[in-house]
Amino acid sequence: MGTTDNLRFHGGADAYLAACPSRQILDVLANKWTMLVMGALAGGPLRFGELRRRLEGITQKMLTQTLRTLERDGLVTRTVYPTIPPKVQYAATGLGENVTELMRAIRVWSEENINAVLDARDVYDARAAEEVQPVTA
Amino acid sequence: MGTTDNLRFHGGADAYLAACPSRQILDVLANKWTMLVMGALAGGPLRFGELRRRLEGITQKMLTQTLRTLERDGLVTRTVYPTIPPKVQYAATGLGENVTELMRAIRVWSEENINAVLDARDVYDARAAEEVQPVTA
DNA sequence: CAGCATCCAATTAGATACTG
DNA sequence: CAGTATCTAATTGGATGCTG
Repeated sequence: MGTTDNLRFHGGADAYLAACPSRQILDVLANKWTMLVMGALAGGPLRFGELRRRLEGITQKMLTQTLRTLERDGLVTRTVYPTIPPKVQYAATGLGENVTELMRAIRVWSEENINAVLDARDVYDARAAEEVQPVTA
Repeated sequence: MGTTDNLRFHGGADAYLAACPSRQILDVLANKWTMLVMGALAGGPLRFGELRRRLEGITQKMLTQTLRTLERDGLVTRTVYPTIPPKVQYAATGLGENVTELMRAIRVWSEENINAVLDARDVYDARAAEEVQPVTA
């Protein structure tokens, strides 16, 4: 009856089920920093410091944390060059490259449609302000 | 010299810049519940309760919060039918439909590649366990 | 340079009770 | 049914100091 050594799915993964492991990586991928890190690595390997400068606003802690998670999940490789000072290079794995393109698409969409979103917000917020019975009501 | 009434971008949005508004929607999109909600709405409009049942594990509070954000950003419409009991239907807007497809791709990738990710984790965790000097060292 | 460890502030998320 | 309001628990994230 084959191996039952560990829990694996074979065509039946469904992220809509709370217990399905696929929701775990979805949660890793569905993250602002993951999107930006993988997007940055789409252009080739980068060092830690290069990534930090590229992702404006990220703290060292968050970058380390994000990279560790991605490394653990097999989306990124971490190569340490035992030089002084140390040099550490991060690169997308084959597995990571696939999803990198998908994330790039979302980032590009964000950049291209930001104005439409901002406009929608203005409309929504103006409506919300009205509801709070204007003094002239 | 034209209008300068509010801050809008014209081809220069860059999510890698901390202050760029495009990072704000990226943050909205790069969210587990956003991915699942928009994915569910890809099949057509759904009521609040239908969504809640579809997204196993989401609380009423999180669903409300997610839907409000998406509505404000123009990705989802909210239609209230003044019946008793009330019926509220959510649907993706034209703007939302575009990005829905992109998010669906990420969810499908998660479902298709979950095994590879789980395998990578096993390898990583086994390595990490070794580092903690095994008693036989 | 590329981290780790720690402490603390802030945000997020869950549970619960109530309403038109 | 589809929420709102509130309280609390848990997680996240930032700042700082130190290290190979």
